[in-house]
Amino acid sequence: MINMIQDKLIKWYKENKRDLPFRNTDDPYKIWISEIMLQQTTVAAVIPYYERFINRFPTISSLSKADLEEVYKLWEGLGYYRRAKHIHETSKILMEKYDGIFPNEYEDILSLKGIGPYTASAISSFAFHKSYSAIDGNALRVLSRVFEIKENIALNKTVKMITELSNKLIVDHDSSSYNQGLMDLANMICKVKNPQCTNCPLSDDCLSYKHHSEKLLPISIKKVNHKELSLITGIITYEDQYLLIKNDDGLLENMYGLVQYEVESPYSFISKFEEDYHERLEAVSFIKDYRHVFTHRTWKMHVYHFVSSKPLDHMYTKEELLTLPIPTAHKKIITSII
DNA sequence: AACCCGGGGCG
DNA sequence: CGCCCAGGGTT
Repeated sequence: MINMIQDKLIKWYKENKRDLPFRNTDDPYKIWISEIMLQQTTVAAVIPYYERFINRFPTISSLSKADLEEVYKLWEGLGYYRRAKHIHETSKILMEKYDGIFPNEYEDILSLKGIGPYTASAISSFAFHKSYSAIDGNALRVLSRVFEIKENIALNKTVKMITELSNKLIVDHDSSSYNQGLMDLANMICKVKNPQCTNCPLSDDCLSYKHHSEKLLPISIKKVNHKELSLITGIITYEDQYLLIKNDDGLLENMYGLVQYEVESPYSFISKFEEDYHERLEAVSFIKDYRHVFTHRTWKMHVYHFVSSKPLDHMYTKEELLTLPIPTAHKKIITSII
């Protein structure tokens, strides 16, 4: 049966695939790192990070011996920093439990920290050529259009349903080309807006194209309550040193940042700071307002300069400070001011 | 099932 | 400004 959609997709992929650095390898380690970086992150954003990371840590063993702080620094600006923590922990487990050899069983791969159904399937198919459908946002879009699936793809049960459907298509086919074909088709042809259906190898089989519903699909309804916080953010100095605090938990865990409080004025900031650090600061000047948007939150940062009359713990010179992992929200303030 | 976790690019 | 991106973990 030559005209099944799997065959058309795979044929199209082999003729049109993107040349990406993490496609030039069968090394499950490199594929793993790339797949973690690619979680909710665009290919263009990942490429320079991937190159730097693999250059610095070419093997599981080298990564397992690294300081966590260095892994975070390589991740700086990429977001979702828990991913950096997970790969570092997982590299140690791979050394201890798997003798430094990446496991090839799906269930073993899935059990690793930071690896869910998508990533386990991607590694299983790309590195070990096993028949697991890697269902990401791309695959959901293409498949929901081809089969005109009108369910909400933000629901787990819909993803499961589409995974089972796709697993029936993938058996006895080149799973790596099938999975990556869905991604490249989604990226180049079956786009979120303005899908290029007239150039699509699957248009003859696509139910939503047939019914002119391709721009309505997929249905993705997620509730997001976005909070806006008004903050006083402090550049706190003593002579040539700057205060930077490591986050213990929650948002931006283990990243270093400026002290900031959800208060109305720099005077309230000074009171709060005195409660927390038992030091009295002096306000010097208002610097500038900054705005940073996260997925679930916006920080409106009113940046002030404060000085301490004595050196404090966790103070760094400009040179030291730039070696620490700092999230973009504060890094853009620091690099424009300091 | 709902919520949390970053940052950038695009229309 | 809203949406999405080679999602996963926790509650």
